[in-house]
Amino acid sequence: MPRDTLSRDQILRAAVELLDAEGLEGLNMRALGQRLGSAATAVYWHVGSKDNLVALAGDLAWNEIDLPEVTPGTWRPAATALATGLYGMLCRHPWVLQAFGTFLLVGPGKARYDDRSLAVYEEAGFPGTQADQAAAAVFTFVLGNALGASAAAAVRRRLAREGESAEAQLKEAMAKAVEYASAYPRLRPRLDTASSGYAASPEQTFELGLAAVLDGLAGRLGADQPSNGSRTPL
Amino acid sequence: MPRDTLSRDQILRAAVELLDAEGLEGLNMRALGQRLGSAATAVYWHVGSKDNLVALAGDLAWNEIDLPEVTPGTWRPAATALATGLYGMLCRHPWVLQAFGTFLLVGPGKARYDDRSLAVYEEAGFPGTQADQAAAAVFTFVLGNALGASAAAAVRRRLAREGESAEAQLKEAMAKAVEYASAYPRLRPRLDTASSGYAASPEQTFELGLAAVLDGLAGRLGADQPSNGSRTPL
DNA sequence: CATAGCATTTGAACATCGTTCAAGTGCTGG
DNA sequence: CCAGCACTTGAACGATGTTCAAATGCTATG
Repeated sequence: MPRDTLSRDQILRAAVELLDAEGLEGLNMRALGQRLGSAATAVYWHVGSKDNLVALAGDLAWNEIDLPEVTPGTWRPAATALATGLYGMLCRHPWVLQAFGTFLLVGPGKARYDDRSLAVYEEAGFPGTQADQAAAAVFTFVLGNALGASAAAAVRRRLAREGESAEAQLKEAMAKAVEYASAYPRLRPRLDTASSGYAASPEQTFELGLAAVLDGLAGRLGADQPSNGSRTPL
Repeated sequence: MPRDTLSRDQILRAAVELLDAEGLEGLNMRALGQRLGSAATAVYWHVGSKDNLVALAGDLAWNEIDLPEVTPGTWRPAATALATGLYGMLCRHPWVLQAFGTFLLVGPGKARYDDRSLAVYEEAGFPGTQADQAAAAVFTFVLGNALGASAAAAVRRRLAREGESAEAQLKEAMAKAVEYASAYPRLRPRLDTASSGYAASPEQTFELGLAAVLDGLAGRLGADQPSNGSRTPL
């Protein structure tokens, strides 16, 4: 190991820092090289390509989530912990959402992301339900919710950072909404409330939504029932 | 209007075709120009920039969703219709997710997307609840779920298109999951089921999940109750 | 201790892509 | 018929991901 040699870990740490600070479009190989005090192209020897670099950085971020201990027979605490962990990670590293977007939850290339969580969920269990469907539903929806909530948080942060211009934009959008809503009398007071800034914090929204989703999943999946689940019509 | 002149609509249609066929990274100005039978740079006069082009294409896709008729007093059919519409649109145009990812649900720049749906939801109403929080929750979670489910569908389509190699990748990932799960005895049979291909269709999963989410939201938001909603602990 | 070999870095160079710009082209209204 | 404007064109620039041959310097072997 020569003296001034890059290491994969070093590169990944710098990449994550850059991604956290500048976002996905702020990461380019030359900037990364400069931050590392070496030529841009030196990075290639260690990570192969930018795509792979981002994938590895994504691994690092994902591994920040500490997977919950699973108590047999109860799935809700584990599901809550996992969703909360994902939510927190996505708030800390919004670029993960941007980079993996579609494939974060279900992508085959990065499927091992999923496998560990899937294992947790499977172990947490929805006893008596068809496992694949239950797992898919939990996975898609509980984690999808974390995703949506963290997106909301990211937008709010962006609003805060970009300051007035963005806020004005939002006001304008709200005004349009009010105009559109003129045909709906009951809607007005609600929009007035909403337009006086976001009232609920993203965390509140996240927790409320997660609780609601878990309520619903418990009702649908908790009991032993046929997989077509014809309990309540849509 | 000269004879062989581009129109904004024409450009947007071509862009959407290209995006549908090749994905977000398949769209570049020169390819678009070629498809239109004109120079790449001619497009700029009509749409200004690529970012704006994608935004406009996104508008087009979004407008494919026919917003539900709202029957006062019942919100569930409207919520279902909107989520289903969004789900369908995202399945037809997966690039929308890729392009707008974070900001699809809540972004201020494209907030007018949201406003129309928000109006529907607000009108659909969760009588007695704090409107902003309810609206935020519904918006984030119901639509977030559509997002998650359509992502799953997109991955499945990609698996189908890329054929064996991707399928092998998935098998491998599943094998890893099984190995990881060796410590969890109850998990094995479920993974076996899951690894024999995706058992449930994305549509089934989407419908099941949506129903569950709406169940949960109904329980949390339907009744007049304090907004801290201390009904069921997480 | 010297030297061969390998790991690692470097800078130049290329292709692609978004974008700009000055110069054209052709319709349209006076 | 002509001036002006809407629109198009091709060349060119800067940024970026990536490749490659050459250089550098450590390490292990004779």
